[in-house]
Amino acid sequence: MNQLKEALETLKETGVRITPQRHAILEYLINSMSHPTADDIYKALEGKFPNMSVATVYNNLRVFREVGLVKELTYGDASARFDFVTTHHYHVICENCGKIVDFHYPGLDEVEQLASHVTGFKVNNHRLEIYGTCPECTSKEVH
Amino acid sequence: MNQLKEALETLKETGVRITPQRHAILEYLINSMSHPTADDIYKALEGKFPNMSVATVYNNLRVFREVGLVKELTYGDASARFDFVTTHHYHVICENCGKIVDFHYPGLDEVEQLASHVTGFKVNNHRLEIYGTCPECTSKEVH
DNA sequence: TAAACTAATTATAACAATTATAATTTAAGA
DNA sequence: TCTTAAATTATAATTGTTATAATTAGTTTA
Ligand SMILES: [Mn+2]
Ligand SMILES: [Mn+2]
Ligand SMILES: [Zn+2]
Ligand SMILES: [Zn+2]
Repeated sequence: MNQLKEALETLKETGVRITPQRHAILEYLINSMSHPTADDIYKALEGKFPNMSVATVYNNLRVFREVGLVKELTYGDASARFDFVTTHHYHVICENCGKIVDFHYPGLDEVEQLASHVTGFKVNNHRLEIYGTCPECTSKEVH
Repeated sequence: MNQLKEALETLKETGVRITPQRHAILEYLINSMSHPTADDIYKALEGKFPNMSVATVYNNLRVFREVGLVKELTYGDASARFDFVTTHHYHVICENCGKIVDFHYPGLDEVEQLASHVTGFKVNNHRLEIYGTCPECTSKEVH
């Protein structure tokens, strides 16, 4: 079963109406295989939906997040990026061009446990990102 | 030598003028022992500097960041928080009340190395945060 | 199938954090 | 003290995101 069908099934199960806009946003998220901003999505779909409001994109991304279909990646005052949820993974981010690359690594249970033990927090999850320079940007650097 | 004197020395060495506003912002950052927002600082100092502009706070926090005196912690569209740099450490954040607690852990070199190996990135650093509920909020929860 | 109900969309305004601008003031060296 | 570049101030602009209210459109019910 493909990802789009599964996602639509999830929406149906949780009582979220399937609208053409939602269908298109999901389709874009899955096919783009990237981490687009709300505006990326808005611009990519304006041909198909000339009247779509940017609020619709934001509203639906929130809905998708609430039902667990997407993850929102936030960075300071830069715009948030959205990741269609497949499996648990981390991100490596190029500080030069902003590229975001998926990166698998076994969960850092040990860190969570130590943090919980030291601070007394009830730990739910963590956020880990690696920053550096991507191969493309490295090769473009002046020597 | 205390932290404030050291910080002022750093500014002098890098040719950054020491103004009363900069002195006060640094003093507040060091004494508060917390992770204030620009607005926290602005409000805390408005008694001493009734005419200080919020732009001054932002400008100087940027200067301090550039010379390595503070780290900026960014979170989506919430306001950035500023951490006077002492030693390398991570943060445990309460999802209920927003409290940020310092947390020491040996650097995750292994993760950085694997990420670099798998993605081809030249890795510079990483960001790790633990999310959960603080002891205070846990005890206040309804049973 | 048609009517009714309610959620979703749209257009627009509002918001909040941050940055830009330009005039004024001031720290620090000569 | 004088000079000058840097810093501060007041204000406006910018940007990503959310709120509001009217309209439209899925879905359910009869
Ligand atoms: Mn991803
Ligand atoms: Mn800290
Ligand atoms: Zn790059
Ligand atoms: Zn708490």
